[in-house]
Amino acid sequence: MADGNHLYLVDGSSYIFRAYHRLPPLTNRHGQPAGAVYGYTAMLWKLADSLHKADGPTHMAVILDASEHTFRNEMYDQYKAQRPPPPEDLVPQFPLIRTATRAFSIPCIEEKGLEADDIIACYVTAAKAAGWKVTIVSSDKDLMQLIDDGAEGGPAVDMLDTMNDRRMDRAYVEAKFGVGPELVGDVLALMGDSVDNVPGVPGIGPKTASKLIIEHGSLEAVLASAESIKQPKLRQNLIDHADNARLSRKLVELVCDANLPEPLEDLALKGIPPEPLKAFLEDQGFKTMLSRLTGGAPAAGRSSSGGGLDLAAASIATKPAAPPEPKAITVDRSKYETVTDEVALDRWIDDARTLGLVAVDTETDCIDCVIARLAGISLAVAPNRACYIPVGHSGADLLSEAPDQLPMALVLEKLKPLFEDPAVLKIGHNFKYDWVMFDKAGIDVAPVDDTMIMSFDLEAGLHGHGMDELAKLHFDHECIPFKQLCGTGKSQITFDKVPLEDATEYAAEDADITLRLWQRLKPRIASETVTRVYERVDRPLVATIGRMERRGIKVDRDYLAGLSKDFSEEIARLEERIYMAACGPFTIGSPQQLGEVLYGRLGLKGGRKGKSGQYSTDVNELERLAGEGVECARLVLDWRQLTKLKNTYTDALQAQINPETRRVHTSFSLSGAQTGRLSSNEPNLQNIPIRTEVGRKIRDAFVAEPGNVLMSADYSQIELRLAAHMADVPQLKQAFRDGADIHSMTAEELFGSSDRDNRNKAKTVNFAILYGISSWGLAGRLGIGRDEGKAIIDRYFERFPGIRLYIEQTLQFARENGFTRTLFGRKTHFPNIRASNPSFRAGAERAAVNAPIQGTSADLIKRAMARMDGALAAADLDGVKMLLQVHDELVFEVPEGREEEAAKVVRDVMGSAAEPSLKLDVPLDVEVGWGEHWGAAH
DNA sequence: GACCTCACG
DNA sequence: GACGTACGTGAGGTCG
Repeated sequence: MADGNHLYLVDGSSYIFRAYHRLPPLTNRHGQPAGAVYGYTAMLWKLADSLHKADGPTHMAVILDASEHTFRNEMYDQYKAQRPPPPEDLVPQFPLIRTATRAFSIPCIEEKGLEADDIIACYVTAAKAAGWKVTIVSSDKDLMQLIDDGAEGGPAVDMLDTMNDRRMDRAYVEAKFGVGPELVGDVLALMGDSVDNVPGVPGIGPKTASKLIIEHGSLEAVLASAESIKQPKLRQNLIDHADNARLSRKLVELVCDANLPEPLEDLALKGIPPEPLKAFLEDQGFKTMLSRLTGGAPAAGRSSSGGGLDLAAASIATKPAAPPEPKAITVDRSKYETVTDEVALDRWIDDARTLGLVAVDTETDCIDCVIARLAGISLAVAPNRACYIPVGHSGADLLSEAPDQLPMALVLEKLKPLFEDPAVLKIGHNFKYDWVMFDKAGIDVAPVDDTMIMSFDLEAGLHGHGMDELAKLHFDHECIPFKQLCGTGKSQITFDKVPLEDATEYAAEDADITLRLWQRLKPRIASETVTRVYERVDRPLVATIGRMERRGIKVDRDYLAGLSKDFSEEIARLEERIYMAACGPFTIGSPQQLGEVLYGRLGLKGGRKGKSGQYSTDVNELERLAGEGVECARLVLDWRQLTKLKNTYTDALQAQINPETRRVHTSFSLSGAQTGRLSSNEPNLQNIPIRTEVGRKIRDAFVAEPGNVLMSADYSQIELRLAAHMADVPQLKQAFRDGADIHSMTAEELFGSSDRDNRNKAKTVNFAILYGISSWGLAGRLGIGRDEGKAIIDRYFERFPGIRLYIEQTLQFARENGFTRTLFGRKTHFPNIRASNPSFRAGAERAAVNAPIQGTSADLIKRAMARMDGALAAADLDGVKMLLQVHDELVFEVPEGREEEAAKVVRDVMGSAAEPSLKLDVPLDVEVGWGEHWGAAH
């Protein structure tokens, strides 16, 4: 029902100027100019205040000017031409307007080529059509054209100036201009506007303009009867400048039929979550509003109970973030189109260009994008308006002919300008895959949005981010399962063999759903304050990681084969000895059988484990037995290590070598790890052995191309450094600044000595802190009693009180909000933080303590990665290739002779990754090494 | 597919 | 005092 809906449209751009001129040059906590931001924030606060009052907003948006250049400049090149540049201390405040708006969880809308006034006009038109009341928060006279008293049965449109609480309606307009809103444009055209450089007619000001329009009824009527005007000067001016008057009329005309950047319904106000607002007010140091928000003393003139301000109450109502409520949609697959001729293709491309955005999905014959061949491309421009362009389909079998389709080269040639057009946003789901497919075709797709990453940045920890799962979650819609088209197992066919009708339904649906997900998620990126992490950290990695995956890394197959052979011989020898020691053969790899052998047949004593009632045979147990002199346990440990290395690394890695590139191409997942880390799969190159001597040999198999070396650069102790900064521990921060051995220093603080034993103990304690400590856990690790473990932790907290405070505050925040944030704003959700099961809850608490630290570390290296290719190119080091990321390490292939230069750039980029967003209290040390293989680069 | 084990940061 | 025995991953094995 439209009944009762009331949309508030805030003219943000004009507000900021007024606030700037009205308020003294205040500065915020960081010493930056913030007077205008303060005034703007106060205005939003006032509006938020009216949220629950009669006639208050049910929907709201802030509208901003996106760009200087608009269609009005096309019409008249002098438009706004002599407007002076904004004052120097206002410029840095512009971006903060968006930050402030997001802090209130109010959508912020801007659109290239349109002025804020036009966007407002479009929303007013749409809202009126929907039967909604509208209030424009502005005092711009141009916007007065939109005022409507609803006399003709439609909803009313009025304006509000929060600076003097003035409501402007039709009567106000008539008093001001002498005419109704419908003729305001005509008056303005005659008057002109010196600020916007709208010419108007010389010698005509507001009074004369208004008088002329009242007399003649319209601008055209005034111009038509110009000859008969008595005053000679006025008559001559009207005749001489009639064209200027007509041009001015067009300039003041508001566009009201453009597409809405965000649908009306998405502007619904669902209350204002206090958490982001609090963070913003704190950051800016706006203390009065902060104290009002947190329930402190109300500002003068306000009663804490009487006001409509519900922000404090909202903080009580805050519940841990939950998955979104599904919104019903209708997917009509019969509307999808199969594009097999040029005319149709051109039409789709035109539509995408006009709209300025398009959802894109590729279908291929293989899950590995490095070798996959394109089968087809789907596009979507609006819900249910999607198409599939087959380009690589063949017949279902050798006997059948390939279906009719456009040549791949032609389609790619036509799509290239669209996909590279900076004015058209390309939206994908897991776009890295598609980005690589197009990169292979010589198309550098940009700009992009990725709905998988958007979902991850909004709701990590709440659910997965695959398209099928999100379709179900957001729209209660079941996508066609891939299996249904291609089958499974042996009878599975590749996508290029799927008949076009079926392929179209499946592929176009993917693009369609992607577009709808984008419409739903995009506004939340800003309103839930994950813009920085999305735009500056995660989204840039689509292309960066796409390039890394395409490059792959070279491995020495012969060397691996040699290792495999050595390992199998040793494994065979071990097996014989194990059978001897165990009095007969059994399946060593079966923990169940091994348990029976050790604790049954050999009669050793040990503990049961878990629900399955099975003996535990993990390293800890076997080490214990081996320490007690059980030879069989020692042998099994060796056997396990070698079979692991052989199966997981030496054998598997050889099989992973891409026959075309002769290199190994891992796939990095951008949404795999809840904390924001990357993960690597097929093969996982983030867990190549290094800790043991035998395992380390596998690193030597990773080599550089002839004429190159492998370079490794890793952050030293990054998580401890971040913990020192985030928990604000002076001794730890100083130790890092001094380049001291942090574990020895901790040992000195805790035990008064840093001999080897104490240093090791301190090291364990340091890690325990990062992982969310428990006295039991620490005691278990150190092999000491619970009480002793507790004593050490107490001592740690006593020496480093900031750590205890950090843990308490992090947990409190997580309990209140259901998530934690990194220094860059990345959210990780912990639905179990309030679980009634103490074990679940404790697990969530440990993870919540760790997530901001691990996640900030992940943010940092991602920021470094996003900047790396550009920094290398700028230093004329295009030959240096970033190949791998292993959480705190980056691996490069570097032309021989360029090592020192490359090391410098890499060290600089990694070391300054926090800047300019953050200033860390600890240095980020980067250790760089190189050699002919990975093993030698450390 | 669940479970165990183990490779990495 | 119970809870469980550190955070985050991916992969290969056995077993049902």
